[in-house]
Amino acid sequence: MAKQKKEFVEHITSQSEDFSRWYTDVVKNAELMDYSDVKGCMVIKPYGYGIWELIQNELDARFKATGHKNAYFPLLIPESLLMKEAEHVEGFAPEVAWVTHGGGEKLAERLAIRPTSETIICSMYSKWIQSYRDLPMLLNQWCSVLRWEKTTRPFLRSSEFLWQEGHTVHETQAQAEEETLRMIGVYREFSENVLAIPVIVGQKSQKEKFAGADHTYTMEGMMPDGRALQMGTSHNLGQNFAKGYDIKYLSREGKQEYAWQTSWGVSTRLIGGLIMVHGDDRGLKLPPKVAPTQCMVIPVAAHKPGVTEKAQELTAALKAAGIRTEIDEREQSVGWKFNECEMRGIPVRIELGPKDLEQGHVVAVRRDTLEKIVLPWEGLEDAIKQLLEDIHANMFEMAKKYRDEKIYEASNFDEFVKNVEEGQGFVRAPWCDETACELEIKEKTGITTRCMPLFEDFDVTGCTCVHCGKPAKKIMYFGKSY
RNA sequence: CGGGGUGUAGCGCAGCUUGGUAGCGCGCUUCGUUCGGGUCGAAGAGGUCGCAGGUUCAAAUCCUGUCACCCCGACCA
Repeated sequence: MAKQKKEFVEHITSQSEDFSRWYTDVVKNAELMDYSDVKGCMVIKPYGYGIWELIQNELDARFKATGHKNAYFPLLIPESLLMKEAEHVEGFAPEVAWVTHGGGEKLAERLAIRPTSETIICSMYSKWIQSYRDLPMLLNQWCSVLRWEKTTRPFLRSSEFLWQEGHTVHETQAQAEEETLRMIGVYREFSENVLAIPVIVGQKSQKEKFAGADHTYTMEGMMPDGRALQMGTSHNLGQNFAKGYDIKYLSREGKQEYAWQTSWGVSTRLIGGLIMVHGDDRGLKLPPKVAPTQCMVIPVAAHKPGVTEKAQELTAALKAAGIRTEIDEREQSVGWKFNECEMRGIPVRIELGPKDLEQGHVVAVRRDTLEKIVLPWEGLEDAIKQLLEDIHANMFEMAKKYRDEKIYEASNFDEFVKNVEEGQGFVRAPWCDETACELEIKEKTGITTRCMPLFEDFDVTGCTCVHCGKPAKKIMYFGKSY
């Protein structure tokens, strides 16, 4: 033991050495997923799925609280149905998978496996919606979708992925816009208060918006390698789909009107985001609210009289207090268990050994700082609850501090390129809001527009576009993206 | 889809140049031991060498094809 301590690094690549490999090592070693026999498709293992279930619970409660109900629509979409909204078709056609045979017989019309469900949901909405009394229609579905991706990465981009998609219908443009903003707001609140990830909320450029939408709002996170991750989007669909799918209602004035729609979604990509934002060279670091196990009790020298009994007793008490607690009674050495806890990102570990037994306390170790804290048995439940809150707050602050350091300003193109190349992060700059300019920037540098901030007040009067020099119309966050 | 790389036991790898009985470390099983940061020892189990062809008396090794994964680009949540 006095001799060289086996370093954990021997199991996973360090972040500084190779961030991509670190990511892959963590998702596998923390047992979040495994690769499957199908290209681009992953198996989400129980621990990873546990995180997703907690994400679902938190989000679903928020959707219900804002008046939405869950429903389920079919996986398969007839080709003719998919093709009704031109821009949407163009956007998704390259990555749609098709079912061409059923029971050995060729189908008269091939069926698309949904890449997103606007089309099938809209076809139903056109039947269900007759009058303004049917509005607003506020539905959500939890499901998986399939997109034939060229390159895939666990959680960040897989061919099939789990998500939720909200689809709403409204009487007026203003109501649809209010809903679109409300839901991106829900996502932002969720990201900060549950995932402990700060995000920049803003509007996508015309080029980057959802295919078929009037406009798209997004929340963008900053990853430790300086690349931006689009973590959730909310689309104002205007009347585009209503016109394509004939969703009309009789208005209060007795006239047939096309309805106004929104759609919004987040996916298992969120798990990829939280792995990257919070993780370190010891592995995963889970925000307490989505940690399947929040507290792991590890008996030390479990064979000594009384240790196991007391550890079990404390575990039961913590569970009863609503803290997701497990006890690790396996035969591995404690050092092994400590390292495993850290790899799996469990927020708090409690050590209880003979010394603690004598003194009536435990040693709690928080994953975010690795700080060891002595806590008396008396009032342990409340102390752990407080600790979990502190951990969340600290994780958010750390992430925010990092994110803020990764935001650069640029007023000319040289500065722009230099900042995004050297700084590896967001560059905030005045922009002309023209697609041609955006395409040129991308061609020259690989940098794309991320979003035009919603809750930040900038005055661009008198400013010129950072690239083309025309009068600036917006402030845009640029960056390299996942 | 272009460029590069890797497929050998659950995981990480050696062996391939120069064809000839399938190896190592970790993990796993059993027994003992130890237990406050990946204990120690003994005895075991486990592999059609990614897959399909070809060359050869003989292929993990040579040839052709194919699939998967990883990295870098182009496209997307």
